Amino acid sequence: MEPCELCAIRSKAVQTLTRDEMSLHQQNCAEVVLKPGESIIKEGLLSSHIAFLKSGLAKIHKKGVKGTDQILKILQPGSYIGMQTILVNKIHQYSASAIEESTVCYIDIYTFKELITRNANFANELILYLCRDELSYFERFVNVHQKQIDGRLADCLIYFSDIINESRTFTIPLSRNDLAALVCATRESVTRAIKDLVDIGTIKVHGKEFEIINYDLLKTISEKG
Amino acid sequence: MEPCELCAIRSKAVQTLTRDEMSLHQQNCAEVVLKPGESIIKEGLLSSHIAFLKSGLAKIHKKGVKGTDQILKILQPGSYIGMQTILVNKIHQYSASAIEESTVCYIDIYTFKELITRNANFANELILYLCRDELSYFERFVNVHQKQIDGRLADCLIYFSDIINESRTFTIPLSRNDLAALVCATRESVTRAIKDLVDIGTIKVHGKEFEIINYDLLKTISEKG
DNA sequence: ATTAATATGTGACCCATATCACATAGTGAA
DNA sequence: TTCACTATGTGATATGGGTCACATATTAAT
Repeated sequence: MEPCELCAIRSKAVQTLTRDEMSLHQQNCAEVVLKPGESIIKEGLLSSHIAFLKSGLAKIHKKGVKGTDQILKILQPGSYIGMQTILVNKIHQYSASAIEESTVCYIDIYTFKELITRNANFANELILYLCRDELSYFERFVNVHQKQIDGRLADCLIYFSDIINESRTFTIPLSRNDLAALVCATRESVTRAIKDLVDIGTIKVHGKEFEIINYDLLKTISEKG
Repeated sequence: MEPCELCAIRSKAVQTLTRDEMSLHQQNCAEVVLKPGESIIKEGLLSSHIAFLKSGLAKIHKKGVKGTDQILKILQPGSYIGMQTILVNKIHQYSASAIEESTVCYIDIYTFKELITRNANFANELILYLCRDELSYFERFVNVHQKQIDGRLADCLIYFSDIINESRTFTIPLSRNDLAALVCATRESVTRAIKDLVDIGTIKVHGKEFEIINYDLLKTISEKG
């Protein structure tokens, strides 16, 4: 495994570590390559490691009362996975799975806690990370109920275009069912919403391949709900 | 103002401070008493203080695309307010207001940051706080779309009964409009949902006074959605 | 290649909830 | 007290999106 200090996408927190601390981190860190669909962490299971997405793409999902999964977030490289739950009670409160071939590092929780109390800068960066992460849910939470499907789908497309791919042409590596779980709707409704956007000339779609051809209109749909 | 070290509901983080740090904290801390409806922090405004709810009850709210507020959470004493946003970029991403007469302490952000880097235990407790806080939104987020109004209202009543008041009889210090913003519905629908619960004998209601008379049934409604 | 299993599209229908409209009650100010 | 304003309840109606049913693709397995 590549040394943590040479890892290109090591977290800002890890960047604060001293040589000794870095080597402690390294010794308690294991790298795994996962195929699309494979589980990174599982809700309800006891765990002793925090995961870190080094490359690829993953989804955070959680079962709701209806028994179906809701996708809370799509994770990019550089994201910690399961930190919130494991620091609090060792049992994961949500699941995460790779949606592309991904590399994941698992860091031992005791090491992680040790680093927090040993290096205040490490702790400080984690605090900033957690703050940003939490905020990312707020906007979404508020608008899930205030936007209708077309608007939520537009948000999702803009997210994949602007944030994840930085391109107007991109692949969404999710089934229509997963896409529905992400925009809080049913598969059928998502299909129809996609058709709507295609019909009015905002996007082109071939399977999981998307192209935004009228970004401004898409943005308007996102904002008007 | 009462010294922070004597404050009965001082946070776990503050409990880790040394005498010196505590006095620094104290010197940069101001206590304010707010009436119901008064603002604690305001979305979009620059700020240099983190708030801490010492007594009373508050709501976190945020404007959605429709222009109306959504209530993200009801806060109890012991909650930090605005920490996420202010640590990240000084501009609050959400608002908070008292919904009862409340006491709020404002802590200077520079002091706060100083304490984070000076005392790893302080930072550690904040990390745990942030983790718990973030997790509290997950369950809610997932189920907002999977439950219908009666279920969401039941959740809300259970929350006020079990968590906030620890009593089957309690007051919800919110207008019907606010209650709607909390359960993600319209005022009219909430009125009808309350009527439903009354009609089937789960609760009794007089204005803002609620009494749960069939807790198990309410729980069932909450779980079945 | 053939079969089975799963993913996706699409129409018909229905229902939960929003919207609208208005009545009534409550609250605060002059 | 009176007036204005806001909060609340309630009926009628509209509709977004869920549910169901089924056809068609697509993928995986033997």
